[in-house]
Amino acid sequence: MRVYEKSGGVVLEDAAWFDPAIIFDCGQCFRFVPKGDAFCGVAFGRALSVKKDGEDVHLFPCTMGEFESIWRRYFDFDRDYEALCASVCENDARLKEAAPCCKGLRILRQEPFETLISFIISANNNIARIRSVIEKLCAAYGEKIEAPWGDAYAFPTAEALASASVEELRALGLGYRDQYVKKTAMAVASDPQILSQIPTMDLDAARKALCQFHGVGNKVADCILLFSMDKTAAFPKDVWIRRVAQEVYGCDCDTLAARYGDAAGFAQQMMFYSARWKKF
DNA sequence: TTCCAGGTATGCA
DNA sequence: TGCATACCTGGA
Repeated sequence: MRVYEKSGGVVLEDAAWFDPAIIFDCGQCFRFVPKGDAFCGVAFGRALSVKKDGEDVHLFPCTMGEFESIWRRYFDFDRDYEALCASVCENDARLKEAAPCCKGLRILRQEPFETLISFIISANNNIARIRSVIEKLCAAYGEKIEAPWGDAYAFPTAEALASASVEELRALGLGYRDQYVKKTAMAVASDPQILSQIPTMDLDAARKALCQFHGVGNKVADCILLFSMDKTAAFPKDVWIRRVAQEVYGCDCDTLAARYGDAAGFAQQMMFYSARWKKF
């Protein structure tokens, strides 16, 4: 993949295994939405437009320095997803059948605090509402950023959310999750190193550590581990995956996850995306 | 009007 | 330890 600057942005030439329509619509990220022929959103305090043009990808606005310091890791460009896909499809006829519709899927490496709060909000909620509530939260407590498409907002800091009252959070539509967000933000604000220690732990210990936060159970913990802490063996067991395990594979989620080892998270995302769009 | 949505916390046996 | 139940809210 050749990477070069062009007209205030960065072009990724021959980025065959990169499809923003799949990456941003497989449930791992709530802040990028389609605008025209691109996907626009905010991560790491930067507004970014992502456009697929044939086999090329355009990131805008973006310098080579920003690409190397932020977006290379965010989009996990150093992993060979074609090989990863081939490995999880080996000896799995159903996943192999679903693979063509998942071409271009990648696991993002998002900010841990944003992922923690976002997936607390996701509990017993639907994706449209999760997106809406997170945008309101960012507009109310996040830093304003100028984006090519207008005003945008960074995800709030732990301090900013900790200073919000439960009533203010409830007014944004968080429902009963208001107190979970408040308590978790206070915990992170009072110990800034608390999240950075978790990726160094093994999977079970990391999951246990995350479950100490109010509003975080096993499923939310696995989402945080997979989407922000590089724990590729994490296998979030949501309602979609339970259905797939039962109806497609005739087994329970733990048995299914064990088939894929360190690639379990990628297999889970393939199943989630395929199941949601009835291609499985 | 009722049900459902990428679950979690709590109480009880 | 395992199970049942309550929980905000908006769209279908």
